Amino acid sequence: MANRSDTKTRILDAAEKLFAERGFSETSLRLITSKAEVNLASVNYHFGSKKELIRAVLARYLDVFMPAAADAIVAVRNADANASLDDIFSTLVNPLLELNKLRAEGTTTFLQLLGRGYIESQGHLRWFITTHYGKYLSLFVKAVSESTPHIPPAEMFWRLHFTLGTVVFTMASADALTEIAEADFGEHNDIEAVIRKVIPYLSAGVSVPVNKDAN
Amino acid sequence: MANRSDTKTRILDAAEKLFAERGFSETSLRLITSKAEVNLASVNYHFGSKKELIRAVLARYLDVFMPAAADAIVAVRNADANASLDDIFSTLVNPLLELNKLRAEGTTTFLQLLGRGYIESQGHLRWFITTHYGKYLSLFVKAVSESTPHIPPAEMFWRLHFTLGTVVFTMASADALTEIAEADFGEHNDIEAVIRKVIPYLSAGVSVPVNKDAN
DNA sequence: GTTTAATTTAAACGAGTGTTTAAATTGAAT
DNA sequence: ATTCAATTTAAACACTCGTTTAAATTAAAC
Repeated sequence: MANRSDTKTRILDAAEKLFAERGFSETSLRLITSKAEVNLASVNYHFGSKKELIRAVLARYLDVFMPAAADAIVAVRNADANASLDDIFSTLVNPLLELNKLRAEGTTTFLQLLGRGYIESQGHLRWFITTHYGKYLSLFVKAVSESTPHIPPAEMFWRLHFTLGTVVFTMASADALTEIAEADFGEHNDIEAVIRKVIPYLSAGVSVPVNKDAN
Repeated sequence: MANRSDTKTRILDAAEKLFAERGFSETSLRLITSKAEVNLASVNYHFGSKKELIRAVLARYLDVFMPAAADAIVAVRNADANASLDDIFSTLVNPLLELNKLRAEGTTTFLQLLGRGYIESQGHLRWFITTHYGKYLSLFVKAVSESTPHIPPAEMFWRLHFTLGTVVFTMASADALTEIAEADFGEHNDIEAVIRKVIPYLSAGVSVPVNKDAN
């Protein structure tokens, strides 16, 4: 078995960066392989197809983040059975920032990939994520729901997707936004500062009482 | 001048439907012209290029929505100088729903197009919108800011982008989400129901008091 | 050192893209 | 009825795309 094979890693590294920046369908295999300095055909050799490469790129982050986030949430709820929604969201900050130790810009890249995955690729990535990481998602939804028992499940479904949208969109343009914020308001924010700004916003939105008249 | 020319309209009608459903780059001119039952080359003849067709599709909605929304906001603030944030957001509901009178599914289509426009097409649509409709956007930001004077401008900057993310992401995937919501919770939601769900979420998030410790 | 399997490579394939061309057609003005 | 510009049309152009092929190379196993 001849395997110097950082080839696979080189492909994944180049692909995740480009996918996060420009989206999946806007990124050609030729661009990936030229940035990775490997042969075009090696993508199909190592991953089978572009679709499977996309899944592999996402899996490399999800396999690290999902268990870490789940462990953190379990730990917080063991320590405090009445953990607030804000506590639950805040628990995710560390697992997210840990991704920066995995790879440079890991946190931003992961969140951008997640957003692209939900918007592009009509459903096949959504299916991949929910079937492979469903138990983690359920645990997260359960923790959020039990911290805000006054929100019915169907309403919570929508609010969690609003939340996903907020996070994903913000992170996708976080670089541009921090630049504007610095120029206009003299405020410097790194990725952690932005995450800590968004949490109270999300908590307030998710937990706001349902107005029966408004439906 | 020989001009039976519903051709232009047929193209716009077919294009906006397909763009909203599948995104801009995923929709080929051949698909548009076959649905519109016009010749492939007529797109380039009438619009010059695919990029200009995309802008024309968006402009047809923005030219109606933006002035109507601005008028509605001015009217509300004239009637009640202390209009709440919820009032401001709610003011946008009618102008949005009026788009359904313009064309069938007009509201959904417009919001999805807006979402696609901000996510896809690296910046060229964002530029088009802010330069052509900037004065309406400024009016809207001013109304929101003055309804929540306890939020400092720098914080408001971030929260409005969180809000944009929520709306854009939700609308881009609104069809998929309503399907899941119906399957999982037996809840049928049209676009108006989704809009009315998101407003309290946004209002709560934008107006939540700033926690000085958390920065 | 030879065999053998894994990997890399250059080249081509077939399908799809937006755009352009030049001829055909249309319909109003003269 | 003829002119003439606007429009429509079929065809081709000049790409880019993901994927496949078969030969060349590499490196481990015997």
